[in-house]
Amino acid sequence: MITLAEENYLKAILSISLNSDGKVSTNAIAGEIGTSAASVSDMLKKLQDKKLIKYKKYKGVSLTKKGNSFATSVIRKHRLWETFLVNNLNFDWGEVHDVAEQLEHIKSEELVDRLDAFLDYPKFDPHGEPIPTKDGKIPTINTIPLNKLSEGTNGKVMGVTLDEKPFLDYLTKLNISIGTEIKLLEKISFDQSINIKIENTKQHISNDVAKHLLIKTN
Amino acid sequence: MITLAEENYLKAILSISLNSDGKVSTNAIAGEIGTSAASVSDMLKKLQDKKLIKYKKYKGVSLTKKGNSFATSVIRKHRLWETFLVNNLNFDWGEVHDVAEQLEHIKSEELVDRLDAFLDYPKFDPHGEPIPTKDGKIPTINTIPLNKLSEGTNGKVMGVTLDEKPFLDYLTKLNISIGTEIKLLEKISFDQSINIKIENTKQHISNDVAKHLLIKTN
DNA sequence: CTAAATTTTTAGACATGTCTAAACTTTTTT
DNA sequence: AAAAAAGTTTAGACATGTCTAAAAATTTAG
Repeated sequence: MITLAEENYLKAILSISLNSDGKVSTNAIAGEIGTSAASVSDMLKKLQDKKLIKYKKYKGVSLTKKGNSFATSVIRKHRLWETFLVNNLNFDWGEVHDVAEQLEHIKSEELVDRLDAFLDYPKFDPHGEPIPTKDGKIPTINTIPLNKLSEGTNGKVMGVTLDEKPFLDYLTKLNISIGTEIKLLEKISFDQSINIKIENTKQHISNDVAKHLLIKTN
Repeated sequence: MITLAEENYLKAILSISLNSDGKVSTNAIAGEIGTSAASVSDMLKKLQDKKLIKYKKYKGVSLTKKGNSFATSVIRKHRLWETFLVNNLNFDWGEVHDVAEQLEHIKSEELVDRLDAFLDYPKFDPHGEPIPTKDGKIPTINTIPLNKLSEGTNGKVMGVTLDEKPFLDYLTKLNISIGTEIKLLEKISFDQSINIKIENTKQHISNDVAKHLLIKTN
């Protein structure tokens, strides 16, 4: 039986390894989960005993096939619930994260499958993040972070890679949501901030915002 | 902050006190939760420290206003989720209990309120049990357990008071569900079993089954 | 109205998951 | 390549919630 805490560790390890390849460090996990490095060290031993990760002291960890499968399943559940909350319960996309963090741990395969069917097998959640399928496949879409685009390029916002209320509320204020058409006008080399055009209005955003916007170029 | 275990104790205490008035005993709680009397004793101290119950050693417990409010809220969530599972995810009425036991602990008032609205403010769950409203009121309906009816009486099944799969599956096999018209034909004094008529078919059921069927007489 | 049976509580132990402080490795700097 | 810095692990402690066994209180019966 896998516990709630273990699921959170596996999810954190998967999240980190998706955004940076190679082994995942103890400190990175501590940062992601919001706990101490000591606690992470303790837990890593337990996860290894359960054959959910591969772990060499001081050398970082990686998920086993089994661990990856659990972690993917948790992410699947999280994103399906977020979709339900936004599509059916009229939550705003910035309000769903904390509730989905709880719902993702409900144990019932039947429930997840039926929720998936009820939602009509969505491929992406309200933030444009891909929803892993029942067999663990993660849909892909050809996108590039806004800060990597070159000047003059047009594109459409397909997703965001940060699920935090202040960020999402700010996007809403900027009139940016999934599907928004954006043109990159100018990159400021001094601070990597950029000027963009949205619905014929010129706006300025920082690199910190731009790097979390996934764009599909036209 | 109230923990999952505490919520389960409060719910158990409320359940017991609804089916029998006066103080609730340690053993009764242990039986309801499936734990030892020692564990219950430990927990009762904690619940009293938090002002959720009134407790005198060896004298049983009762819920405070605060404790009653939490317990009622848990039951509200449980029954709303059961309604969602049956109405929207096409679960059978015997399959929802375990999942609802998990969902009832999700912490988000907003979620419950929106789920309530999504379901169109149901007053009774799929088992006919009343769903407490947001302000803690419990809808009532004038019913009587089938085993208390007198011979020759006609009525309609309005609810069941046991949420366990074997029982609910058996009812389904007997063609009994919410809304079923039943006539009590004969009570057997030897074992309090009864003969009933459902859709012009005579059937025999035990007192154990009859006492969990709530009937509204015509 | 004692004695026996039942119920409840206490004592002590254990598992999980967390923490701080200290010790130990590894990496970086000079 | 030694010293300093950064990262990681261990040791020991604590909170929560559980257990069994034993002690204490209450209820029931003779």
